[in-house]
Amino acid sequence: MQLNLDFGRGLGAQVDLQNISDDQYARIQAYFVPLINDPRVKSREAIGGAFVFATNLCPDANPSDIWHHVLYRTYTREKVGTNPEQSWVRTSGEGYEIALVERYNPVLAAHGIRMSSLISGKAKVSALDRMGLTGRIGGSKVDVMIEKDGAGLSRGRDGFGVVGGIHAKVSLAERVSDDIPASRIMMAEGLLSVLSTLDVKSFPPPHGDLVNRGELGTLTNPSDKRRYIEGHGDFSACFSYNLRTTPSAETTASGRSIYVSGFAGANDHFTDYLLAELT
Amino acid sequence: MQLNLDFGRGLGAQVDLQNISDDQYARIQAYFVPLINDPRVKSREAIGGAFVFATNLCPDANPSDIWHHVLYRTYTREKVGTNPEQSWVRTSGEGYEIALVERYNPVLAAHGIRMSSLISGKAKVSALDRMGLTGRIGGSKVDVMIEKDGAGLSRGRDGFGVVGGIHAKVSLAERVSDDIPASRIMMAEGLLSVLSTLDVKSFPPPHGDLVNRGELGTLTNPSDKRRYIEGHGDFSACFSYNLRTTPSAETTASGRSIYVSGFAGANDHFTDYLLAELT
DNA sequence: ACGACCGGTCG
DNA sequence: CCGACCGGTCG
Repeated sequence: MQLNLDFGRGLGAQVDLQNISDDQYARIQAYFVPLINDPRVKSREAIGGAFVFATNLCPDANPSDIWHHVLYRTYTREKVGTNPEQSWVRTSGEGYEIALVERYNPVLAAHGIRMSSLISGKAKVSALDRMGLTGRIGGSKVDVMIEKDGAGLSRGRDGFGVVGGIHAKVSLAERVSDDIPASRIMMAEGLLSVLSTLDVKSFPPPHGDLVNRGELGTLTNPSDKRRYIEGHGDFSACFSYNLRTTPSAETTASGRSIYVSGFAGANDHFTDYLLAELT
Repeated sequence: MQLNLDFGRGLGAQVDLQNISDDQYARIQAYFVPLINDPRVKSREAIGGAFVFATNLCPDANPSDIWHHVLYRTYTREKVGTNPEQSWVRTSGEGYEIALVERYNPVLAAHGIRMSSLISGKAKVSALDRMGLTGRIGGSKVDVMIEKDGAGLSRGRDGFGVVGGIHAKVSLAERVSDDIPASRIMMAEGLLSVLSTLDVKSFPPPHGDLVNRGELGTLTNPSDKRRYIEGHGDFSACFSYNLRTTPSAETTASGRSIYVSGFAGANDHFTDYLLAELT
């Protein structure tokens, strides 16, 4: 469909949402809009839930476009009683974590693997402790914990031990460099340290064309962020749900790669990677 | 004076600006407002220049309060033709660098010391090269270069060599951890690596009281950011221009300290520190 | 309570 | 062109 956008100041623009029909767009709105200001629903839950709903409804659409052009723009237009843009900042990052856990746990459960969001302060403290990272990582630099039954560090009474963590980021900007010191420590401890991103980035009018190309650049013209992974190997792997992100070539200097996939379905690059590394 | 603020949504609030009179406030407005939308003036220059003007006009006021309650709120209210909040984000950080250089260079020149903003891409590349940091720091993680006549690294034809750098941040948030890897490398190279901050942070209504207490916590209840300096020694020193920032005690675990001072005048903690370290 | 979340800007 | 800048939010 063609989505019409209004940027105020007389700036209008149109963006092409591939593999999303007008009817599908309307159904996403019908699901999401009532949740945005519902006092019984945390915004992060509304956003995470709407993303899972929308990517299941439109499995061939670009997940990053759904997030950026549909959910972001709808949320900031509809949110009332608070600063909509800052509320999006505060809640959408956690919404992405929630969506990851909701999306992958049912598939991973069959393999004795479990993901948990570390949004709550105590969950994070306990997880850092179990990874042996307390005091070595400045605060909280891992968002989702990955555990496996019968393996990993600090096995609990339920038999699950910590085998890795996910650094979840909607967009990268310069902020991804925050996560690198923690990631290197985790990898040195034998833990998987995965960068999971929607790689959202478009340039709005009047200068930009709104096409959500992300920030990882290309193989021939890599950005610093691509070099962090393919060159320095600062993460075990990177998974992008922006279909415009250029994936890594078959081999890389560090042996670490960027993988690109949709968000819906059962198995994808991320589950394949976890199963290969953990089983 | 008492400043009345309007946060929309029916939220008004009043903030006490100590050591700023109504007349002084009016003079700052008269200086700053015409520059905000002047196409001949870069916003960072307008902000940096207005800060130097205002801190000279009101030398006993809290510089961080001038920045946060006067310049920030005036800029975002007056800016037109672009998103005012994001324009502030983009330009105010560089405005702070400009103000630092403008404030300190006249005083330091008498001692053969020079500061230069590394805003321009080529200045930054050249500076990183001279510090021996190219490729070792992910991109550009130092904002202002400090040079001394007849000393330091990569002495130029004018006799000035690089002796250190400044990480300039209006506010700290989690973003200060970005600068630590670069800072540690700089210190290992024998360079000064100074964190210079306005330590701006207040909580707006309806939850907060707008008092700009910053983020460094207290000696008895330190924040992670205070620990970075006093505990880990991740920077050579930290200078805050928020008079509400609690300075370090006489001694610290790392031997590194947080110093607090006003912004106007000739010598202050920062110049004392540079002269002690460099002469 | 005090921390980390993210994106339009503009050089 | 493509990077780093910062602050209201809300748990």
